[in-house]
Parts: sequence; C-alpha cells; structure tokens
Amino acid sequence: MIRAVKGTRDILPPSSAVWNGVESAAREVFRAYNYEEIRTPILEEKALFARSVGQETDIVSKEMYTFTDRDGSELVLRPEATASVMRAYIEHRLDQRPGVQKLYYIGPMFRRERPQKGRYRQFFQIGAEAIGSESPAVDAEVIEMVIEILRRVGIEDSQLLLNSVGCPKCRPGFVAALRDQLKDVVQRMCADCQRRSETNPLRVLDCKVPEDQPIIDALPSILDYLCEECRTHFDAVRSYLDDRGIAYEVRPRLVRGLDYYTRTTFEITHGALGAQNSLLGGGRYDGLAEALGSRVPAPGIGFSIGEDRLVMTVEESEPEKRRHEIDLYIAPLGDAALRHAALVARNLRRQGLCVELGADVKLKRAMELANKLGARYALLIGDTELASGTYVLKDMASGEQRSATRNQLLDSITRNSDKDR
RNA sequence: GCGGCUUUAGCUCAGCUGGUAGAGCGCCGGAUUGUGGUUCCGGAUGUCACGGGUUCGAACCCCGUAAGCCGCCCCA
Repeated sequence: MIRAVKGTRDILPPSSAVWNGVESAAREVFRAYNYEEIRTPILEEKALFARSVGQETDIVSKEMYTFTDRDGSELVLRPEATASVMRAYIEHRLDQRPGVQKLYYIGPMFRRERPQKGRYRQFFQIGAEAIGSESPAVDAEVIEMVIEILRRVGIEDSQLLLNSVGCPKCRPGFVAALRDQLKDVVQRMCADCQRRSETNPLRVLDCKVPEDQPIIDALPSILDYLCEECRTHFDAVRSYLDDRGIAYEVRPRLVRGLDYYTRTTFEITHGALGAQNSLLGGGRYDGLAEALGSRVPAPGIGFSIGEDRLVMTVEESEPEKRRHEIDLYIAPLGDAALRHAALVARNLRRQGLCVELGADVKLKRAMELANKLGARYALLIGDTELASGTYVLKDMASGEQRSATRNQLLDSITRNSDKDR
C-alpha cells in the first residue's frame, strides 16, 4: 500500500471544515485590517533562504528539501514565507505602491525535521507582513491583529511573549558580553549549552534544563544592551500594546531562530500543545531587504501562525464537532422520478441550497441515508408525485410530512431553516 | 540527527505461561415489497506494520526495518 510520505498527511472531513473555518476567520480579520493576499511559489532558489533566514541556522543548514534542477540551479521547497514575500516585494518594486504594503499568505511550508505531534514536514502557515515602515505603531497593530485572529477562532487563553533582540548596531555588544560571562560558568552547564556557547551564544538563553536556569538568570539581558533607538522603539511598542489592553510578558530570553529578526520579536504559546507549544511567532526584520540585494530599505514586521497547531487547538477547545448538515435529500423512486428529481435538484442548488440527490435506491434505504447524511428535509418523488405534481416533503427532525408543489419547495425549506437557527 | 514507548478489523481496543484471532462502535443486508432515528437477526473486512530468525508450531520470544507517539534538538 502506498502511504502519505513521512511527516505529511491528508486532511479529511470533518477536520477539513475546521481548516476552512480557521482560514476564513483569518481572511476576514485580514480584510478588516486592509491586508491583501499574496501567493508566492512553493519552489524558490536556495540562495533566498541562505541569505535571509541564515546559512548557519538549523532551518537552512539541515532542514530544507533541496534538489538540483536539470539546468543545474539549486532549488528548495520553501521552509517559510517571509523571505519569499520580501523577494516579491523587491522584484516587483512594491515600494512604488502607496503606503505600507500589507500582505498575507496561507500555504504549505516544508522542513525536514523529525515529525511529532504538532510538527510535520509539510505544515501550513497563515502569515502576514507589513513592509515599508519601522514605526512601533505598526508592530502593535500587527500583534493586535494576530490576537484578533485567535479570538475569532475561539482561543482566548494564550500567552503573548515579547522581546527586543536589538539591531546590528547593539546586538554584537550584547553577544560579546554574553560570551565573556559564559567563559566562567559554561563548564557547569549542560552539554548542549557548552556547544551553544561556541556556535550560537544567544541559544543558551533558550535552554530548558532546570539546573542551568540559575546560571542563565545571572547572565546579561539583551534589554540592558539595547542602543538608544532600539530602546525607544521597544518602549513605544510596549506602550501602544498597553493602550490596547493587550497583556504580554517581556521575555528577555526569547530568542528566535531566524537570523533576519531585529528589534521586536514575539511569540504566542498555548498549553495542551505539548512540546510544540508555540502557536505562532513573529518579529521585525529591518535589514532583510538589503540582505536580499535591495537598494531601497524596506523595514518590515510580520508573523506566521502554525495552522496545524491552531487547528489542533481549536479542535480540542470545541470537541462538540458541528455535524455536517445538508438541507435536502431527494429520494427518487424509479427512473422517471430520477430524471425529474435531477431538474428539481439543480433548481434548488441554484437557489443556494445544499442538496443531495439520491441514487435509485429503495425508499427505506433512502430515508436511512437521509438520516445518516444529516439532511434536514427529505423529498419523496415517485410515480404518484409525478402524476399529481406535488411532492412529499418530510422534516427529518420532527418526522412531519406534508405535500408541496415544486414552487413551494424553496420557501418551505428556507423558512423553517431560518426559524431553526 | 539522538533516546524512550508503541504498532492486532474503517475507529477504540482485548488476546493468559507460544497452539495460525475477538469485542464494542461503524459499515452492509434483512424483519410482507413507498418511510430514517430505537430494537432484533444476519454479514463482510485483518498478509496480527514489514522482513528475517528461534520453534513441531509465533500476534505473543529474538534481530532488523518502517511508521506513529513522547522527549532532545529546533521551530510554526
């Protein structure tokens, strides 16, 4: 048997309905904040991510699906979308369009990691980017927007973590100070930290080993090393969030794994997701455009929601799965009725009803199917009905039956459905 | 990439100290042929994840592989 490849999966009904619900909720919020959709290719040049996400990050150095195309070019399945959006922004000179460019995307990303709950090799992200402003007001609005999306899908009990990782002007000073202090204490830390202190000292701050925590707490904080501009920017973001009544926790140790982040970084976590408790992450990337070869600066900020994890959380918080319903099941009895029923069905479908036209099965079986498929009404069409021109319309919930002419059908069904809802 | 646990029907699972499989739900059919939900009766479905090994005999013991889950790493 051929199975879905490791780390990928099929999204089947009724779960697919939850996915659609999450996506349309997001689209509505994006619309309200005047974000427009961008669709970028899943295939990109490898260099795009090496230059943006960072050659030395795990994502680029060991998790990308890479292949050499027939013409020799190195291509990858995109591991994230921000780099692609920025690439498109530069390529199509979106800086020439008026105002801040506010773009959103929904689609699959690929990273070759060890799969586990909430982590897949093909996973979906819902994300947005606001490019063309370094105003802290944009940061606050972006964060507000993503919280609105969560609220819209019924998630209220999440936690917003906030930090500033500085800029190329002040971060090197912090890293140097960190290295300096680590020299004296690193031999008392876990093996991973000993390695990280050489390769990526910032990652030491993210260590979860309990014994290391007292040591880490004594290490310098990035917030004490921010330059004047970064400090002012971060304070402004915080006060704009306060204005909105958005609660957050400053986590000086929140380090993100992509090299392009500057200044504001944030993450929203949710319990019951297990080890992969991060629902979404984001941040500012003021130097990204230049890193990708743009001659005009294009400071921006964005986020990306792990849609798989969001859907998982929604499904857990609303276990009463709404049953898939259809408006009408038509049970034709005999070939003449079947032909006639097809026309009735097409007419009602054109009016917007969800109609299932039964195959030519026995009436008992037809009613059974109408019930199992969740039909609100069943319509019986047989020789008697064809002759008289009136059909038998049955309310599946109450069991009541009455006759209706073809012209009365739509009215009978919709009027009662309005009453029910 | 590393470690631990798991894998039996579509789903959730049982299966004793090795004797070649079961339940519930679901699915399909029937209970006088134009009426569902409840009930009753009946039925189908498994290479017991895959490949080796031990044994007269393996779902069960051993080895390997794969997949899933849980950690690590990393991240969404």
